[in-house]
Amino acid sequence: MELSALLTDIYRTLREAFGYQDWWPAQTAFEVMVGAVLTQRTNWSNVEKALSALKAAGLMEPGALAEADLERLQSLIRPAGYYRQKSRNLLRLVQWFVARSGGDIASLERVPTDELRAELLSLRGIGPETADSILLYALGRPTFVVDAYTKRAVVRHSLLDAECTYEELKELFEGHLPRDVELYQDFHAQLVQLGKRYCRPRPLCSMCPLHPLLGDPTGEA
DNA sequence: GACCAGGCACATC
DNA sequence: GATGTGCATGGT
Repeated sequence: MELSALLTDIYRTLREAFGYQDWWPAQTAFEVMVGAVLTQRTNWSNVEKALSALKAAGLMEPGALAEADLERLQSLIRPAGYYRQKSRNLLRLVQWFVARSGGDIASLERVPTDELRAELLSLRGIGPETADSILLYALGRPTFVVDAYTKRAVVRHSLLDAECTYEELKELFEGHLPRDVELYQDFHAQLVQLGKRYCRPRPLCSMCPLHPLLGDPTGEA
């Protein structure tokens, strides 16, 4: 089967199984940016505690957060873990954002996605997944977010080999799907659901919604 | 009490 | 360049 048709089938199957995910609920795009740093290697429920604390402190606003005291920030985001690193990284990101846009996302509209991505990646603590999450979910750019779940599912079904890079994984999706922000957002969310429920280190292939489409990659069924 | 969660940077070889 | 390690909390 053609790769683009296969990926489209995979998405449709997952979406029918899990439903639309509405994955990154946030009141503002800025809140998505903040959450993107806080969620690194961290359960979302812990991130929500930190986000709530920042809101309660009046810091969920670019200008205010950019000037926040480091130690105060640390104590507020502590529930999200890695709080010493994340507080510094968050400040750097927000300071970049304020310097670049004056705190106004709309002012970045005409800046090419590749340019923004390169600038994000140059910031310490912002790697490819965090940069792409910000671009896709906060700035609404059509860039596919790759995470550990995505790689596991792709490699397990032999769409790419285990040594594939982040960029190769990203290109697999971007190169074979319509350049559609909503699709990229929900596809990524569906892959996370898949990874959490079935495509686990110890897989549950026979129960997986993709089983009828792709068969059992472990050969156990 | 281990294991994991919506990564990344850096040291060392 | 590849491999290993520190970062840290809270839920299961």
